[in-house]
Amino acid sequence: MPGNAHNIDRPSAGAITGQFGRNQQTPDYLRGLNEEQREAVLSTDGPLLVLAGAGTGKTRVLTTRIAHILTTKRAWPSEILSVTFTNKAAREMKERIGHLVGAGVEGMPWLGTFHSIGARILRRHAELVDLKSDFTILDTDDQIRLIKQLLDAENIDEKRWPARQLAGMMDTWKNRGLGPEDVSPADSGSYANGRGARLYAAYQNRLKVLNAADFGDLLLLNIKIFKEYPDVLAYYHGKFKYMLVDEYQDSNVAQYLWLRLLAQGKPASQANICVVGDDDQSIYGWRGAEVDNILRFEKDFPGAKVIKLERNYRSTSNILKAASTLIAFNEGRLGKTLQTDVGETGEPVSVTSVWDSEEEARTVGDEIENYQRQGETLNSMAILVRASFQMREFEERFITLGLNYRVIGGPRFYERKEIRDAIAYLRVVANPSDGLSFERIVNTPKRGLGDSTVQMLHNTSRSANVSLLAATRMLLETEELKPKQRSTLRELVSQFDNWSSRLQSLPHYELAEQILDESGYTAMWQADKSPDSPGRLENLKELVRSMEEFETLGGFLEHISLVMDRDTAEAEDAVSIMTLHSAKGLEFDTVFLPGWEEGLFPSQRTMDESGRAGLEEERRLAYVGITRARKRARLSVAQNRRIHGLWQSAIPSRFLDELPPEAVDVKDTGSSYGGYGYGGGATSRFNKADPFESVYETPGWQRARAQQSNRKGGGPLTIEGDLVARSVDLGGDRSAFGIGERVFHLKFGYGAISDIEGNKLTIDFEKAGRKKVLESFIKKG
DNA sequence: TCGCCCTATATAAGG
DNA sequence: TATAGGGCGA
Repeated sequence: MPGNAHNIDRPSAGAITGQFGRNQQTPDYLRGLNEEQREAVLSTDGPLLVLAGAGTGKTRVLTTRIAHILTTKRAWPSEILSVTFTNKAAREMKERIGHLVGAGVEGMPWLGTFHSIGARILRRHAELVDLKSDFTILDTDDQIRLIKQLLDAENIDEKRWPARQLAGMMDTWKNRGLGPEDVSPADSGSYANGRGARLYAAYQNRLKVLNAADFGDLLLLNIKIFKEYPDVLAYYHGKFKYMLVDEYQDSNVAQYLWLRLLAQGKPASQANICVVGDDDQSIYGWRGAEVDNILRFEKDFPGAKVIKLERNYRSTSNILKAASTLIAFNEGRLGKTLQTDVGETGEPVSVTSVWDSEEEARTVGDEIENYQRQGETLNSMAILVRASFQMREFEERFITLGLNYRVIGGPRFYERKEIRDAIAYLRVVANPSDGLSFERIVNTPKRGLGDSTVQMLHNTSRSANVSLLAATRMLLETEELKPKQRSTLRELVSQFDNWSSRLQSLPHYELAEQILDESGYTAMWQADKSPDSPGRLENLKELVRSMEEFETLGGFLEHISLVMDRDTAEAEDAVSIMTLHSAKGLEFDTVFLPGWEEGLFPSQRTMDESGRAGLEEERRLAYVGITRARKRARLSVAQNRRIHGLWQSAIPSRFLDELPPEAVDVKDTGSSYGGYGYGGGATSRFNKADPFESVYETPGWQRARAQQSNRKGGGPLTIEGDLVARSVDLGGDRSAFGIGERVFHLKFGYGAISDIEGNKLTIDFEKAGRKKVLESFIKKG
């Protein structure tokens, strides 16, 4: 990395380097940092905001700063609170700090995610909020099941008011730091006629009874404790001498409140809090993140030092220019200008217009093979998509080509059905009062215990106010259960007793294996003939294997609910396919960015829901995408795309019009029938006096507008085909067309209708083959 | 209670 | 198009 230790004796740096003494050597860990990075590392005391643009060495600054604090003995490892959002980031930091300070300093017990640290604090003080320190952490699945029970008890039609929706609302409230008492019926008016708030309260009560907390509670209950028990808060004030926060732009209100409370040990102007982030990379607004947190840091902590890292060590100047020009269309930025330190203009950013998403996948595949032939590794290339449904076409193409790829993201290891089932067994063994887990597996594998039996267990559990397992024991003593169910349950209960007793004598991973065998769970998948069952069995083995790394069953269960994420084996050379969101923080030589079409990117749904703010977040996402590239960014637009099986025509994304023409190379694969291809709209904006105004007059934008107004009139559609399809269906099933009729389609040309479902027509086109399209795209031939 | 068939639905995703 | 979940019949 450039930026050698050239400035150590310069007067400007003298003040901060003075602490090492005139003749002392600069510590190793400071070598190779540029001036701003070094200042960020050395400004240990007082509030500090580090605005770190993409590729400017953010993680390096954070880890070096910690190393510096440790080496200069300003604090012990246990006195530094350092929070990240993801386990991956936390792991990476631990590793890098280890490298910097050597193995001498063990631990950093308070380096972790918001949630793992929150859980740690909550376990210590659980009794203050009516929990026991061994409370279980509910995952999304448990949460939904619990809500369904509540809805059932309240006689709310789950069809009309889906449990997911309420879960989403409660998540939003918790992200904003609102407990049930802070939510008014008016806030929840959109759910079950304003009963949302009451359900929220009922949900929280159930959690207490179950001795459980969900992810939101981990922070919310911390805040509650800090507010109500000043002595507890004071303890942490004394404990944490330094606080560091990574990706601050992603923090939500609850996290913000949590941090503020912890920072209150000193006057705001002297708090040793350092936050690092990039407002231009805030892409999680839909998850509750408040960009505002970072924008207002200087107000929260008066006198805060602000350091901008603007030297980019990643991308060529063409790539940076494209990204910077694009992001400049956003308002309300703190404003940074990235300067390349790579020193190369590099290839222009390419924009390719293709006929449809199939051609897009073909083109990308070809290009990848070309680069591969030139000696580049597949590991150095990635495809970043806006929505996961875009991935499939690439996967299919790559399978045909025999091109190695890996999908990053997707369902995570512990979210798999088989893993959750196995964990449910283990949870009941570790904690027999865990009713949700017990319910999950009473009839898995199938034991002939259906809804009515489970219902009976629930009733007894509720009326006797005991756990589900205890209720089961009670029922076994009565005549209420049918003989068959009774003997099955008796068998199951005695199995659990048996397993629990073995917990003392056996290593927990051996016990786990026995549980899976004896319960018949393994056998269930062995008997299963579906193609993914071998994989599931493999996952179960992996689970047992991973248990060996833990001392106790309890330790393992804590880990699995908070930490376990999917292993991304990087041994093999493979192209990465992932969403733009999961690409944040990564970099590749070559980045393919397909699907730059209005409605898909920027996403229509985001714009509908969040308007201008939504559009700006989409633009930041585009910025994140482009800045992942070191050498090449290759964007593409498809003129036609299949969404949920229906072909729809699309217009180029307005973001393409916002790229600087001098850094962009526009290509057309020539397979368009003219008219709609992306024809270098990037030039038009530069004829206008004010680029910020005129962006909405670019061809892409105008086409989008035209499309939108047409929609109401029943004209051509962009993405809402399904909606319209339904309303037309209501008018009867008759179509203006008949089977066998010759028709014309603006894109696909002439063809004959082979099937009609409502207003969806299947047509065999003479040139384009068989497609399913909406009737409104078709004219009589 | 099980299992099949039909239909409703479809971003992004961290802990 | 693909899948998941609910309803209903055996």
